[in-house]
Amino acid sequence: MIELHEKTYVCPVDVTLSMIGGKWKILILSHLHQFGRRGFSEIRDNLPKVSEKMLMQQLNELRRNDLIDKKIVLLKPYRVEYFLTESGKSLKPLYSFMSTWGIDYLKQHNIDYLKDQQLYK
Amino acid sequence: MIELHEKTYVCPVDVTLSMIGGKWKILILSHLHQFGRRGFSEIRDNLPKVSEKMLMQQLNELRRNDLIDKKIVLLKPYRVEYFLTESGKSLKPLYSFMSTWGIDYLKQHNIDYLKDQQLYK
DNA sequence: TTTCAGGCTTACTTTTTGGTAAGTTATTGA
DNA sequence: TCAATAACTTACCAAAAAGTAAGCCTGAAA
Repeated sequence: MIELHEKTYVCPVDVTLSMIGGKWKILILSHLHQFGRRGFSEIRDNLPKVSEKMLMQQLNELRRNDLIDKKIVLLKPYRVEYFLTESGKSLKPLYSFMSTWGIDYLKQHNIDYLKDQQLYK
Repeated sequence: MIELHEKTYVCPVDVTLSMIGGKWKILILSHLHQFGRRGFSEIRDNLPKVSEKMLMQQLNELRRNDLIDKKIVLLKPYRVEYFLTESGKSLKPLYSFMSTWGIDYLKQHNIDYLKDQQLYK
């Protein structure tokens, strides 16, 4: 077993999973990977199945794990931008691979992804 | 949105996640990736945090998604082997990447993974 | 002949997760 | 002045996930 931050992990994969496991995390990361800096509501509107509460929660956890960060771009009115940190960027191969794999899977099930490719707002 | 099997997905990554999301799935897959064909109790003993019930559940879901399969190697006494299907093998880059990333993360936190590398039984 | 291992299944309970919906502060646009 | 938007926060509740523990069948080992 691997000991880290008072928890135990079975293997390195388990360590990685502890950062990006949990609903929505990978989706949020790969969204930021695709679209760069985004405000809260931009992310929300493009992940229409996530509630605001959930999204906030996941964003905060990702920040705690240093995979994303936010900058306050305007104080009044309060406006922010979320973006990938260096650590978050180091996971890019993962986002790319999972996207490609998903597209292949869709192809094999005769769904043409390109025709649907868009943002969801 | 992408429609598939009566569900909707936000993007291809979401499609991929629907197959391998959920606790333990990636861990099980990457275990089979590393060690090849394994009996039920071999997997169980090497993922000591998973209960038998959970493990069975996840194995069945992975089989339904055609990422793993099992062969009955002996009827009496009943012995089986679980292993990656072609589809499961096509995710190998993911297992490798997540393992490497985890090892790097540990290195950055001054934990030498090699000294712990072993099976957990 | 009792015990143990392998490969499960089931019932029951607890914990965790997640949804709904409302509220907050501030600003811009109608 | 009223409504809407951005970025959150909070409370409350339902549903889903997961843990515990026991049990089943078969055969081999002690």
